[in-house]
Amino acid sequence: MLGALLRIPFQALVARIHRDLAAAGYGDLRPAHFTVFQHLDREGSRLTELADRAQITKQSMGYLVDYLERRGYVERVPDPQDARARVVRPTERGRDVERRARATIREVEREWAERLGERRVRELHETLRDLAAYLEGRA
Amino acid sequence: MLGALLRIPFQALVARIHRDLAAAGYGDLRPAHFTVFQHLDREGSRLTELADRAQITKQSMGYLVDYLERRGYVERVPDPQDARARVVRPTERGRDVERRARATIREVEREWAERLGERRVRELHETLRDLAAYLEGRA
DNA sequence: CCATGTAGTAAGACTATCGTACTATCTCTG
DNA sequence: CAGAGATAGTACGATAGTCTTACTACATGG
Repeated sequence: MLGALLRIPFQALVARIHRDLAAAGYGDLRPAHFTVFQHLDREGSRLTELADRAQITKQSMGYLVDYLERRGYVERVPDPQDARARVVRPTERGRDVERRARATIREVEREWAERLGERRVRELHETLRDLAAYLEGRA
Repeated sequence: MLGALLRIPFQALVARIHRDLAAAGYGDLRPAHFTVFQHLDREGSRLTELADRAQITKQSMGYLVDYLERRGYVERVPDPQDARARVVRPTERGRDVERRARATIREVEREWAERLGERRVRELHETLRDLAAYLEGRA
């Protein structure tokens, strides 16, 4: 059941962010776009870099970024370092989305802490962080 | 980052099950099919029941079950209780998949325990179980 | 025995993803 | 400094998995 146990809170959190963003007028953002924001540096990132981090193909990332660009969440600017590349960077609208998503995560953590206690949520965090570090290291 | 922290081990586990099943000759099973097996009772379950448990539409579940049936992982037998319904139940081939998936999960838990210690993995389990119970309760 | 509810299928659409293949540009090496 | 090979990104076509709407067949309770 471990798979389900990890999936349930993950999906609950994603659904909650989705709901809160929709309520804030960002109903055109779908969960797949969250992974773009998640890997997007504030100063901007290259498409290939985003694709690598998210572990999807450049084409898939391109598809998601195209959508976000059309809707004004990100913009593509030429990379002065490399004429082949462009830098994808969040607009103010995109940065607002990031702020709101972070706020929702904090709120959810508070709710979970209310239910499970501060200590257990902190330990969950730490264990997941160590686990992620281990898993990333061997990927 | 909580979203990512939950996603990383979940996806790692799914990828591992996928890899082990492929190595055992079940390369035609994709992650989406795992959710079918996950909710499938040994004696069989109705399609509608599976869809409800997996929180997807009957049509989507039907699509996944069609595939598994064509490949011989599950069979549909008439439900003696209700002539409208049929019961989806794993074949021997399907039960072998379930056994192997469970074995992989146990193996992964052992590896994590080696890295993090028995205690922390046990606590992770308990916390996730409580969290899942809480989240299911309010869904 | 009829009205309404439920099990499952059908048809069509859409999102997110992939593989293969291409162009433009960069970088390294002889 | 020229060409070879690597890299950034795009194009095209395919597919999986999901949805909505609408339907058929059967069940059940008054």
